[in-house]
Amino acid sequence: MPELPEVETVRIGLNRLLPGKKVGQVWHDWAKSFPNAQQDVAKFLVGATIEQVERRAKVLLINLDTKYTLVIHLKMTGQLVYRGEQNFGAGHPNDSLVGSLPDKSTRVILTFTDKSKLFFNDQRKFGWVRLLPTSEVPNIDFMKKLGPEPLSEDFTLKIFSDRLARRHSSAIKAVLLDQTVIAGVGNIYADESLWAAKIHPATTVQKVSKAKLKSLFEALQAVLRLSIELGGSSDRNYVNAEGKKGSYLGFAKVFRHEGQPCPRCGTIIIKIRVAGRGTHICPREQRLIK
DNA sequence: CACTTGACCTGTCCGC
DNA sequence: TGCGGACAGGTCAAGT
Repeated sequence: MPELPEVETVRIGLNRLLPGKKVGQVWHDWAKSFPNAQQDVAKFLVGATIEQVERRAKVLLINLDTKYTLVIHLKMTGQLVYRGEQNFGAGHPNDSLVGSLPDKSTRVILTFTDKSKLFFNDQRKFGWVRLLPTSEVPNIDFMKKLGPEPLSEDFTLKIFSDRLARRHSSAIKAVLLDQTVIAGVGNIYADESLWAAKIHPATTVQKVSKAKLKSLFEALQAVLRLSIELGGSSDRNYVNAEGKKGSYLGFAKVFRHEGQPCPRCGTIIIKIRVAGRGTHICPREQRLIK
């Protein structure tokens, strides 16, 4: 589900709401939501106070004053929703995708000492929450292998090109989606940035011109930034920390636009399959170079 | 080795 | 309405 902009939107919201909250109770229903639950998670969490919420790639890091960190991956359908006391029903029906909580997809509930709660919902159960000593977080396999953050200041065109080139014979979309090459890009922003740069997603990296790589680099940063500004994309499951939708999908040019005209040339956008994923392109402007 | 395809889950939508 | 199949924003393991 959420890609970098959605996770960043959740992070911003949680970082406004959670610091200073002290954990009173912990509930979780499913071992896979909490892979290290065999150690008594509640024992390590109860009494801990949240310091700040960070993000790396599509992972949220909730730092605690006990030198432990909750590491959370939302995968496809995960949600983290905060509700204040006496507000566990639905919000205004027009601004929320989430009804009363907990619901049937709730996997974890943190109840704070002021009675507010943080709900981790995950329909497809791909997501996970781990509790780790803060100092060990960078050492877990997933974190160690991650590529650079595409919006960090020191992420340059040269770094982008060099890292892509390591996978020269793969389809460029597959490489964009590879978290060890660049962190945080998922299916929506891969399609949007490839359209913006007029590159066919199945083109192998080595066949993409330098000029197009530069366009792609710029487009990728632009779509990610715009989406963060707009609060991310909401299709069905994604909501921010307050349970509300983002509006980026309204600005998407090709994603889920099959059958509609390309905003630049009017050609009908088609949906194909690349790297095992549904892929949206303008067949006139994004030609496959073999 | 590098790269591609299934599996993990549940829910929804579409065609018959 | 009911049922089968394809598909969904991510990541691994297992295949080729």
